[in-house]
Amino acid sequence: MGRSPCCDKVGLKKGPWTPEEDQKLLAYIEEHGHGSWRALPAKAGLQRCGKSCRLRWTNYLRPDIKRGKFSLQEEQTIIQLHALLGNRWSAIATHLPKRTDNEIKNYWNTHLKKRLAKMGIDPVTHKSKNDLLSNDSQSKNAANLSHMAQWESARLEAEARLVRESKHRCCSFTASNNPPLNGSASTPPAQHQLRNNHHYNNSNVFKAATWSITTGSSGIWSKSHASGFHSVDLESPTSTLTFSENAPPVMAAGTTTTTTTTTTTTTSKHLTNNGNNNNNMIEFVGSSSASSESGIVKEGGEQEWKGFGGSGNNNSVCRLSENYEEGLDNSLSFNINGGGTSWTHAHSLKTTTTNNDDDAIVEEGFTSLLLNNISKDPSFSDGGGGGDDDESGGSGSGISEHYQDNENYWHIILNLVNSSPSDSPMF
DNA sequence: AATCGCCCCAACCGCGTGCGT
DNA sequence: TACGCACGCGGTTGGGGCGAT
Repeated sequence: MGRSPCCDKVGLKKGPWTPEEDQKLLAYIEEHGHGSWRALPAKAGLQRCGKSCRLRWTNYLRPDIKRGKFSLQEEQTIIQLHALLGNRWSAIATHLPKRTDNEIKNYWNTHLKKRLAKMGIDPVTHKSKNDLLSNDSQSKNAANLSHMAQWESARLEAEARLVRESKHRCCSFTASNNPPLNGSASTPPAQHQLRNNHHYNNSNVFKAATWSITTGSSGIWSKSHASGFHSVDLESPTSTLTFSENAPPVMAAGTTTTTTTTTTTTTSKHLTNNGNNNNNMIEFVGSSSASSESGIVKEGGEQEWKGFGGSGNNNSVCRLSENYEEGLDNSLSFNINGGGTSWTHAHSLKTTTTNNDDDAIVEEGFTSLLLNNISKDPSFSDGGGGGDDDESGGSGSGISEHYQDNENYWHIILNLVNSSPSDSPMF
């Protein structure tokens, strides 16, 4: 499967874009949408390769890009997400609306990484250089964090895909209707579409939020597309997460044993759904064996996957409430036991609408989720059993230690960020 | 005012992957 | 199944800006 050159390099311009070129590109996309990037330069009268055009558009010309200094909130978000996801800039960018992955990457490399280093924190591991992993608690903490990162990573993958698909749909719509890109009546495509797509309860776009969870042992993240709805399979050393990109971008979790959810104090306003108040509960009961069955989907008021792994497999349970209505309880719960690792993750978000600051929605949402999950949720465990597991009760002190480690870790980061202005010597 | 060196960021490059044929 | 195309992603680069000397 060879890779062809992105374009014929002969006669094509490289380097900085001129205002005239920008204008040509803008005008063309405004009128026709970008369509095929490869074909765009010729149609737009540009002596550039399609790749260059795409980069110029996505990183600079797109109308829904915020430029300028990063806010403290944005810095926090980047640091936290980087701790979880590493250099997965596109995934990180999904939580920083109006910021491009390139911009975030540059900001990290030129600012944040240096600040962390100055603070004595390894910007790669996000751990204090004086506090190396040397005992069990920290090892477990790292494993804990890693496991959570895998889940968050999977979710972010889905979100990224959602955004991309939304953009695609919106561009198609835009191309057919030719609304002005910069006009006041025009909403930036990705943002606009993403928000509207959250009204998926009764929409044809979001027909089904499908999740399946299995555990595997490959240790490789993988993605695949199923026919019909795109699905994403993400494998981790201990688990594989499969879900439709039509799944809601943000989930909140409740316990699996009781669907009781805890209202957090977060002000995040994810999923400002104006759709109907359908309360579709999705429950997944999947195999956690190394096999990769993805289960069976039942749609309707109750949706259920049942994996059919070998006997004796531990079950994974995932419930996803589709109740993405303003002010309603949005909950996802999952309980995974398998491969020597089991944990229960419970959380809930209440959505509120106090203003239209959608930037804050996404920026604060994950942060709140993260902090609440790690620091406040006593059921989050990597060593004990799930909610029903009797193991969980017997290892209280160790688990508490892990929670404390996580809590301390993140609060240290946040406190440092919060206490140090961006231009301070410390930060 | 001229030169130097560092910093920043827009743009490039190469790779991985999905999809169509 | 194999192959090629198109696109997205992450790492890297190079040139402009700017402060120090």
